[in-house]
Amino acid sequence: MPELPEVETIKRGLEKCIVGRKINSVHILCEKSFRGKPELIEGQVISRIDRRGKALLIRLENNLTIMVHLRMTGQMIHDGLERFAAGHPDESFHEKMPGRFTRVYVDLDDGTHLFFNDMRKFGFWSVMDDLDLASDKFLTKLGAEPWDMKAEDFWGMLQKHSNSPVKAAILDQHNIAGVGNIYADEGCFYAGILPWRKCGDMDREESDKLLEGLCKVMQASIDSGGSTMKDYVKADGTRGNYLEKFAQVFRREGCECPRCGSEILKTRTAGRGTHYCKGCQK
DNA sequence: CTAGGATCCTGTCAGC
DNA sequence: TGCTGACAGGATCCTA
Repeated sequence: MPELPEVETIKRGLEKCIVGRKINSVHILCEKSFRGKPELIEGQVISRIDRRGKALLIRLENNLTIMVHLRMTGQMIHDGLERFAAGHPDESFHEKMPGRFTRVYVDLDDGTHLFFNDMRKFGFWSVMDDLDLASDKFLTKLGAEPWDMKAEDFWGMLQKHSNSPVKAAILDQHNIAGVGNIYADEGCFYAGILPWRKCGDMDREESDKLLEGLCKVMQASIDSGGSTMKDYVKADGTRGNYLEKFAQVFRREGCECPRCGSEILKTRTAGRGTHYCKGCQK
């Protein structure tokens, strides 16, 4: 779920409500969801929040970092005056906390709480010091942030993976950071490229357009507020899926392509559900 | 080294 | 209604 724009949305939201707060106590409801020693973060003040790819980095004043991976179904929820909830968008955003999918939560010194919900238990919190961070396999091998990546390097990456489908290459976090299934499909649509094209069959112009597309769709998602719970109510008063705001192809199989009017289809590429327009992606 | 598939876990939905 | 299998916005580990 949470891909780069959703994690960035969480970062920005939490900056407003938990930076400067002290962690009074830690509650671990699922052992698998928490790595490291919880007592090391109790009594510590949250100094800042960073993000690398899909990883959220909560920095503490004792120089420790809580690295959060939301994986498929993770959510971060803060129960301040206004509830802030972001991550995997489902109805549990609105449930009473801690809820049936709450795996970890902390009590803060202003009486509020930060909850980590994760239905499928793939995500986790990890307490790390500088040495842990410097040797972490995920962080050290992570590719560049999309907008920091040079077109030349993106092109080189495609050459290196000439035998892979384009979608597999951009989903691989070693190659470029933060792209997940939604933005892979949306980026390919933007560039007019079929997701299963071999990287080696692409020309330089297509490569540049794809990188531009990934940057643009992710930036647009961040600008629209990612997946916060309170920002989107449709005209008829019902709550809309935040994807409806900007997705052109993702989960729109059977709909008309907004660009050429052809039908949006769904298939499978790189082991993932893949959405594309049969008319204007080549 | 690359590429592809199984795997972790739980819930939902379609089809019988 | 109850069962079964497929699938789900991720990343790692194993194999060829």
